[in-house]
Amino acid sequence: MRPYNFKELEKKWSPIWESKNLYKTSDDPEKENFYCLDYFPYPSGAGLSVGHCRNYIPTDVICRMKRMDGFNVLHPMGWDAFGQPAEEYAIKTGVHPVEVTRVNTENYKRQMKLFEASYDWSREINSSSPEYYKWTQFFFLLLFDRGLAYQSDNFQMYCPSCKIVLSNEESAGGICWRCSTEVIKKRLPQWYFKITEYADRLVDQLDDLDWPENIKAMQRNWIGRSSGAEVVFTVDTEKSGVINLPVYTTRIDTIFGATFCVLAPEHSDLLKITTEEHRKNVEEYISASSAKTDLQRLVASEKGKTGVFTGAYALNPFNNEKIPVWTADYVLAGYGTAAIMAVPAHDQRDFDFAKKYDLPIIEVIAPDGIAQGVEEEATVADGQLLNSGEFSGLSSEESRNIMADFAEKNKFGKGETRYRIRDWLVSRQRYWGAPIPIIHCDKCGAVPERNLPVILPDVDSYQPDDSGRSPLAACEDWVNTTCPECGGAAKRETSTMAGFACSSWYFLRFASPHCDDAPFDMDEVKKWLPVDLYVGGAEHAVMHLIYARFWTKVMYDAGMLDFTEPFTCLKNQGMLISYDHQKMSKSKGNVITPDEMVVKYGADALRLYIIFMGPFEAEIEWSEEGLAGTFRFVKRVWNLFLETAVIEKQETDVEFEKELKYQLARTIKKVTSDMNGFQFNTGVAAMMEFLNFLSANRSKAASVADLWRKVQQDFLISLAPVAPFVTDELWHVLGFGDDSETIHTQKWPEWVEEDTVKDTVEIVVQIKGKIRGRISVPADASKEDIEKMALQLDKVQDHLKGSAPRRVIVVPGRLVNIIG
RNA sequence: GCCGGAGUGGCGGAAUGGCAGACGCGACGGACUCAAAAUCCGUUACCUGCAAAGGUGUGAGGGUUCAAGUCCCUCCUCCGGUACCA
Repeated sequence: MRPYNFKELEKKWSPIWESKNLYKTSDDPEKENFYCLDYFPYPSGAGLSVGHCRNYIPTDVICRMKRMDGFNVLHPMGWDAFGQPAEEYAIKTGVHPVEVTRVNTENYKRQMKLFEASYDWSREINSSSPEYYKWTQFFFLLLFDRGLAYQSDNFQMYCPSCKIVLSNEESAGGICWRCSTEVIKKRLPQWYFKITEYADRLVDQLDDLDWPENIKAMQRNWIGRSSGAEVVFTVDTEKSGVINLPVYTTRIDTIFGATFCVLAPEHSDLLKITTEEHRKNVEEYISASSAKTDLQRLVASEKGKTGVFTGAYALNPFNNEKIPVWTADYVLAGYGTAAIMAVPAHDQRDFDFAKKYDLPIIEVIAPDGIAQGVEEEATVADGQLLNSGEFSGLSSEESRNIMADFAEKNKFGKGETRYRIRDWLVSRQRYWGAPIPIIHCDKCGAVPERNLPVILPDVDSYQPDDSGRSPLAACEDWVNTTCPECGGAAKRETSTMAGFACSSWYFLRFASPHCDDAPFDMDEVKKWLPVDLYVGGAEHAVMHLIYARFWTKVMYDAGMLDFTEPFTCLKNQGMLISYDHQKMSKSKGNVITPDEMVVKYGADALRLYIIFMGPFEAEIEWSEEGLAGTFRFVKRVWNLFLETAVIEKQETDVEFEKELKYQLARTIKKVTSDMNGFQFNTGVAAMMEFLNFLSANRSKAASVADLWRKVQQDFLISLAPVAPFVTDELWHVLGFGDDSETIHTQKWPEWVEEDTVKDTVEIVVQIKGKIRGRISVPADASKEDIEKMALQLDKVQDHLKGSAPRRVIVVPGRLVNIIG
């Protein structure tokens, strides 16, 4: 018998499928459309590891199934090609980033073809090509024109190692998202997108998305909507008269317990309210805090909060009490009003501060309104108000609305919603990105450059530095231009856009990747979008996924789209851990590549193993033994199917025929639902079980010759999306189609529902919940009959000792439970 | 701290409230072989027992139920996110 030789099959079939244009997006108006997208990768020099396969192979299986199931399938791939690594490589080697990108994308594509990912390569896109970034620039101007892009000269997060400014999202936790270096703050003029204007919609519209709960939670956390109130305290100063000191609180119910106010050291009115006597102290405190990073502040304050008194007193408008004003760096500059009312009785941080500096603690919330004392720690729970004037006796919850209304009526405050999310810092002083299409004119200000694309010029040096100047600034011929509005001399913006701008709309481009008079063809977008299935790693939760949602909503507002959410269903594949229990990384030398595994076991076995290794979302450790297992499975399919390729028809074994029909129907049913439901591991297990059954009964093949052939056909077709090579070869060898055909365009098999039910079923007989026996009964037996048969069992009789059972529970098709 | 998720054999993992451990890996035994690899057949949760059989068992402890890995309560551990957000 011909041995299984995967190399031969791969060499044979890949070119055949390519010549048939098998993966080209079909556009049959009779069929439903299905858009399945993988996060487009950054093509790094390291190439793909088997970890990436956990993203690309499952979606590929789904797409192949959908094609067989009668869908038009859009399954594209492209390159998120702008970014630091190509630039860094270019600096090191002198090779132009365009060339670096070309080499890397070719390698990625070659690897994807190794495991036969069925992308429609005629739709390949590259975010660093002018045909693409022209439209990224177009969207910058769309945001600019809608008042959603602005320049500001603020403190930024800055990575001293990468020498780059970072958005808030890219510096979460105070460390750089790329290199994990602790970020510092730097004041530089930068461009921002007003994502904060969309905060409410970004939170509210999460609810209906079919996304993993943790990703939705992360976005909700990140946006951090909180409802509270702003209340204006006032400070009467000698020099500047009365200064308003608005504070933001989510606990206005505790305001009668405010015993001091705290301003962030960066607060703009801090020195104005500080008295002469305390000025030196305050100034010293400000400079000491500004020398620290946020992380250093946090670490220091865990040992004990610090702060200094300003000498000023603020008036609490609710009770007209004057309370001291302090500055302390546990109050953050960037949130709320950078000033708080401190309620030590009911906020742990304020409590710690009050204890340290011996400030008064007044209890104003207690269960049932009865003071219980606040000695060891703050009581943060809601309760009933006390010591709160006319509001005493109210519950925390009702008082929050009442007190906010009261403040509004008396014009010293109002209810207010605040968010943690900040505007998106989008400009980068970097070479390898899409130039921001703005011209700076002394007379006209920032003027949009409508003549797109603004081509990224060639420069002599890509090297970034700490100056806050882009490498493009050295390119004088390019920088110096004329103002499109007044015609006078002007300079181009030299910053480029962060890579996340490019990826905020790419999913739209795939619908019409070669459209050259618009970012996308509206009709094509209507056909395909929103994305039906989006798959990638969870690391994009509060970066790419939040930015892309934001841009989609902006486009919707601009009338360009008729939907507000780009990705209907999102799935995150689990991480693949290497054999040494660590993440795969080049520096650890533990990366396993699809290349070596395809050489050793073939693409079919690799594809099978990737989806069989465990649940799709779970973090799994790589096991080459596991891969060897799916390789054996493929070989067993090969051997069994060739062995029973030609069978002499014999007298029909009715009993076995029935059993085989049952096994076939139940397998096809399970594979269909498991694969579609992303339960690939159990879907493959069902195929394995079925093969085990066929193998054990191979000697009976001749007694069910016609059915056996149908089994072979359905088995191969339903395995084809996972193991394209071996199935197409066997399908042809067994004569199911001629050379003009391929298994991959066959219709997905159906099953006979009646066959999934057996005539007789085995029922477990329990006595008080413990299994004591089994009976075989007709599937349609009545409860009474089943009970009668169960009670006749010797074991049951022994237990009952002649008396009647107290209770008998019969679950048809499953069990009988007898309570004696 | 807060938010989200998860705890099941030697390992990866299966189980609409209804037979816990499917499938795979590994291990052990056997067949084939001069031998090995490959392949095929069998065994494989734990305890007692020669066996038949019996008992125990899904992170811990309670509860609901005829019946709980699954539902409820209290707690522990691990993973991911976030973190002085007032």
